[in-house]
Amino acid sequence: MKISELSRRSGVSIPTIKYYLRDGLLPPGRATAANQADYGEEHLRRLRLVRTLVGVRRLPVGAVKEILGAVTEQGGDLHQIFGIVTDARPVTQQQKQAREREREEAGEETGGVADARELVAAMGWEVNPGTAAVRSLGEVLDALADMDAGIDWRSLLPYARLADRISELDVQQMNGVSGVLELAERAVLVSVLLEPALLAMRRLAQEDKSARLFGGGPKEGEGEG
Amino acid sequence: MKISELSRRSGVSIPTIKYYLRDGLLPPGRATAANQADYGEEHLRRLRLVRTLVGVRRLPVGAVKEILGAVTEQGGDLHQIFGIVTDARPVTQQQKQAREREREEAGEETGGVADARELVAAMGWEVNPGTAAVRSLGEVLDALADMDAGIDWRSLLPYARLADRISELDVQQMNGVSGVLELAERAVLVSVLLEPALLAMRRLAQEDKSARLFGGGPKEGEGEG
DNA sequence: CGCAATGGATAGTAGTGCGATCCGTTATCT
DNA sequence: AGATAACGGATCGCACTACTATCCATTGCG
Repeated sequence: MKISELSRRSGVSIPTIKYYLRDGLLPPGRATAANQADYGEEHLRRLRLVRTLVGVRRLPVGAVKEILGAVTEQGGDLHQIFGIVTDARPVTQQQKQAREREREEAGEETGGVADARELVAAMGWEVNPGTAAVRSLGEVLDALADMDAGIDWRSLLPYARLADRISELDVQQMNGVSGVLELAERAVLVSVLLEPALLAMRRLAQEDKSARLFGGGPKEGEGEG
Repeated sequence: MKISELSRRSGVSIPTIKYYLRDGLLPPGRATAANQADYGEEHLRRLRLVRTLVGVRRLPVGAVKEILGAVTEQGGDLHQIFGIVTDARPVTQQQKQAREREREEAGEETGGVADARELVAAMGWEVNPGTAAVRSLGEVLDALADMDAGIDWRSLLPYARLADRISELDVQQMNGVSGVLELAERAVLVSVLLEPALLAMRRLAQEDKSARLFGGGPKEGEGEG
């Protein structure tokens, strides 16, 4: 199919498709002439996946490119896929944090990261020590310490146990999927796309709980169920 | 204290502090003269909170402003605080999605949002129907449907149950905190700051689980424990 | 054979967080 | 009291991102 059809069937504008092609998010179509290329169903699937990752979750285009490269090349090693996908961090767009990142990567490890490793050890998780998630968790623990919140890594253990059960659900989602690329795509979807869903559901449950506990306010007397 | 001391004690550069003052993220100091202002400990706390929300979590400055305004003004109504805080969405920076948002707000409701409401009903959650989280969840369900992932709102129910338990932990974090502003700040921290922590722990657990299930690959023979 | 569509490249746009600089004023040190 | 440095405020500019618009020669298709 031509780019116009790809655009119509995907709902993505032609300039955006061109942009993705330029950046390597979409593999180039098979060139049938100097100014004609042929796109297949795989391009459509890939385009939908890109739109999902960039649009719903807000991964930077570069991260999406890495993920897709991993899916395409080493579609076999699911653990690799999971690792690359989960290591992707949301959009940053500041250079200052890049410097902080450099400082941390230069070996200077904050106390929060050490705490994060303790939590990982306490949970019995076997992970790559350099995983971005450890740094993320460390940042949060640092911030909590800075804020004198009285929340340390031990208080996160109940959360960690629930996170563990979530991850069990995650790997269950891989059941019944056959085909290497399909498995990889499913891994991407489960890891990446369910994040905002989880957060949204947590927020909804929070709203429910906080309404029951704190919401019996003076203004709106919604009879508590 | 003067702005320089505020900068030193917070680790935030003076131009950044000025920027926050401009945008209303920090209340202006008490002006002691035409070019002198006095900042107190509350400014320091507020500044740390801002840095946490903007830096660790990546809330747009406008959202942080709303949250802080809510914390300051209606510090009493915890449910209100939770609502405003959890309604804040991560940085968007595209106008196209703003248009999509408009379309949705114009009344045109996608199927995913309807599914999200079904999930909410199935969980027995009582929430404001206009909550942003419902739309977020709807977006994800739309995306899942678009991808033909075979994941519908029913398959998210186990996740929803875990989210519910997470929210129970969340409200437990409010115990032992006294003082209206302290409670509000705690609500912000718990709602906002634990999000990346949760996601990070989920990723770590995923990595652990995927290593056990799929990682016994040919390359690295880490004895499965 | 002609016109519109195609693919490719090069700018330009919007929005964000933040830094640099200028400017008039004022605290502070001597 | 006078020099000097810092202050607060405002404006401009930067870097980054995802995306759009425009121009170009080429070419398919009726």
